[in-house]
This record gives sequence, C-alpha cells and structure tokens, in this order.
Amino acid sequence: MRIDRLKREQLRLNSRVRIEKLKNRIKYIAGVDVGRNQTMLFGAVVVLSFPELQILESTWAKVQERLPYIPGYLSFREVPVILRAYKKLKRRPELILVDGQGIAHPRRFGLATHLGVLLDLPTIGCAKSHLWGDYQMPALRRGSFEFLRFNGERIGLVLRTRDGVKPLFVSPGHRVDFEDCRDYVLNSTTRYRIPEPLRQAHRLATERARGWDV
DNA sequence: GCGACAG
DNA sequence: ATCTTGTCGC
Repeated sequence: MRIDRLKREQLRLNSRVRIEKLKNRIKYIAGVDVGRNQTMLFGAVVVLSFPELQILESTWAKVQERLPYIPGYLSFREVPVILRAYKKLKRRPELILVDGQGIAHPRRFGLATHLGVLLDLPTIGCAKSHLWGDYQMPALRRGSFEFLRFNGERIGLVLRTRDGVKPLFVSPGHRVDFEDCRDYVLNSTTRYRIPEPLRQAHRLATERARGWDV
C-alpha cells in the first residue's frame, strides 16, 4: 500500500532529526500554515522580528492537493506547498513555528520535524489539539505546562499560552530542545492563544484560500 | 472488535 | 482544514 512507502520515508528521514539546544540568539522567527479551498492548498510563510514580533516579510504559494488528510501523514500533504512558499522568501528565518506536531508523533516525525529536516532549520511544532502521547492537564495560568510522554519518555509539552484557555501541544521539530519550545512559544504569544507568527501565517493562508474562486 | 485520530 | 449565529464569561 502507498501508506507503507510514506511510513518508510518517515523512518528513513528520522535518523537526521536532532533535538538539541538552540545555538544562536534569534532575530528572525517565522510562522508557516496551510489553508484549503476545494482541491487547492495554500501555503503561507510570515517572517517576524524577535522579540519585537513585527512583520518583516511574507510569501505564499498554491498547489493542487495530492493526498487526503491522514492522521500520522499530514506532512506529506502539506510540506510541498510550504516549501514552495518558503523558496520565495528573501530573508532566512532562524527558527520556524509550524502548525502541527514535531516529534510528538507515532514515529516522532510530525509536520514540524519533517519540514525542519528538509530545510535543516530549527523548527517547533505547535498543534492546537492532541495527536500522540500521555499527559496531565497543566494549571490554568499562562506559562504552566506538563510534559507529553510516550512510554515515560518526554516527547513534547502541553503548554498554557493564556490564562484559562485550552493549552497548545508543543514539541521540538528539529534542532531545538524542550526549553526552547517553551521559551519561544511563550515569548511569541501576546494576547491570543496562538503565537503571533502562526496567527499571521494562518491569516494569510486563509485569506488567499477564500479569495480563490477556481 | 473498539477507540483515537495534527490539519 | 472549513462551514457559521448566537452566546457565555471576564
């Protein structure tokens, strides 16, 4: 079956994943997201200054959808259009926030990890809901978190980005560690649940998707 | 067989 | 992901 080939590809690229502390101080942070309209996928990338969080540049691209959404294989559906948009950027972000899981995935290869490995750039997965791992609900205060675990091993964190609001499922994508995940997600989140780079990428992706009529 | 299941 | 009005709570 075709899914078996995708699974083998995840396992093959898996050996390149590195979970380690970010080396450099970040000045450019990006957010990427994908929107849909009929059979078209719209990928958006927005680069912001850090820690000011001012928008510096944004690009987008559209492509025909190739695969349906299959839990565990989201990256094969969304990575192509994200790469297309990414290539149009002039600036090179030093860290990318991705709408989806990092290593908090059945084969430790979620969308953020897949993108990070292909670009060989630091990435953090920020999912709005749970996919993999066990956890306890964190306290209600912004900044509170609990580790996401699989067989006792840490694979991410459930992080409260706003007081009393549903937490985010954050996990290392590539070249970052758990502490980086907490630091950068919290420091790029202002008055909403979603970190600013992702909010902006989502705005652009849905705006392009809605304005598209075959 | 049953429940879970990023976007 | 996307479709959508009202509504609950600070």
